[in-house]
Amino acid sequence: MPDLEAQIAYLRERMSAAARRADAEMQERRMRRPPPQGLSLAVPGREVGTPAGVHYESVSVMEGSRRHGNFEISRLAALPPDLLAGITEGEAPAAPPETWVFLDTETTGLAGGSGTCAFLIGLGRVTADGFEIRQFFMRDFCEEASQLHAVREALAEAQVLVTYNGKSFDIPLLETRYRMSRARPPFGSIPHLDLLFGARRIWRLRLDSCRLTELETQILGHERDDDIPGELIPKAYFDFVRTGRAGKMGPVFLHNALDIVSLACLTAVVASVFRDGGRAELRHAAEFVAMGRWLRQAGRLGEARELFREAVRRNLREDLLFRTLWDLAAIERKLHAPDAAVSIYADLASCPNAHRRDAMIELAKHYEHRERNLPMALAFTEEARALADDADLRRRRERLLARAGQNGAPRLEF
DNA sequence: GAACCACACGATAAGATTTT
DNA sequence: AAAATCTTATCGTGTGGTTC
Repeated sequence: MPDLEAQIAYLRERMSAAARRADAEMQERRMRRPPPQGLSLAVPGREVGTPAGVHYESVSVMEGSRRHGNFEISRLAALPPDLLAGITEGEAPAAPPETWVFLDTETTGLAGGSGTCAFLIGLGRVTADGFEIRQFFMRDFCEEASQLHAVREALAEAQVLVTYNGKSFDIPLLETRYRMSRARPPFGSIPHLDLLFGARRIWRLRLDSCRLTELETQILGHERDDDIPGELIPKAYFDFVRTGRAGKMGPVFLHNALDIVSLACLTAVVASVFRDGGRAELRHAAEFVAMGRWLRQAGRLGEARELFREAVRRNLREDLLFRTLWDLAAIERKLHAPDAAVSIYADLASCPNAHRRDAMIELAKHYEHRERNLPMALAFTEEARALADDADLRRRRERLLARAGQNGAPRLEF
């Protein structure tokens, strides 16, 4: 294959030609770009240069005395260093809040793959006297390399990275952006907490949706005015790049900043709930149920029982109440409190609800095997059959009748 | 010893949800 | 529209105990 070297040389030449063409295109773009009009008026900030070019950065600070909804910003700096230690992916060391970085991006779309890029990357940081947001913006696609470079530098000291759905959206997207500009993604070694899943565990049953903006209003009590909806953001950016008019970028930066502040405040809330198993932080009955289910699933049955009982004590909406009583009974049994379970089954069997029939069956088992009271077992079996008969129940009835007959007990007919 | 019952545990699959 | 979880339900399978 004498041509191999020639082929390699040919490919090399083609590749570098392509790279030259891409660079030239970038250069030309830079020249052709309409000068951004009023960007620094719409978004206070400045042009920043890096070894990879230039981009635009904006820094804003929230004083510790400010509130975000009902959340005091100064609480952030007071959070314990080990707050996130147990709940990140990739063992986070105990690290003070000042070393956590909250990340959120605004992108040119929702589609994954390589066609989407993050034109705005916002990083939030807890400071001694408040909360600081740094936003890295590409005024045009030719500024991406510089923007990514600056973000890498800003992440250098981060001990924990916090996002909302970042595990499946922001981080993979940024990773491909770094690779596209022939750079290594800076996330590899940073322990990552995706708050979405913890938030869902807590509020799934209380709220219809666990989107970040929903938690912001429902949990933090913050109302946004003039917020730009997420789905309009890609178009706003394309318009800016095409026309250079910065009018719509102000709301986009604000949207990004608010997402980051909310993310930070919610991190404090979610992590605190998990820290004490939910007892001190929770208020709503549905939250107790959700946390109880999680504790049960994690094998912490004693705590799960405690939260289920608390949920039932509070005003639990009906669709959750009966299901929770049913689950609570199962836990009582596992924790060797069969009497508590039976009393719950009796309640469930005495009023119309989704578990009424199953509760009757549990009572039938109880009376057959524990109390050895065959007439009672038979009675509950028949009650259950009256609600809905099936082969299992008929077999149960036959067995009970046979045993009752064999024992010489008075034969019962139904 | 055979048949049955109740229960615990683990694997697995399906479905739902979030991000711009 | 793409990808990554998390929940929940649903199966087997093994165990221990009881009844005939």
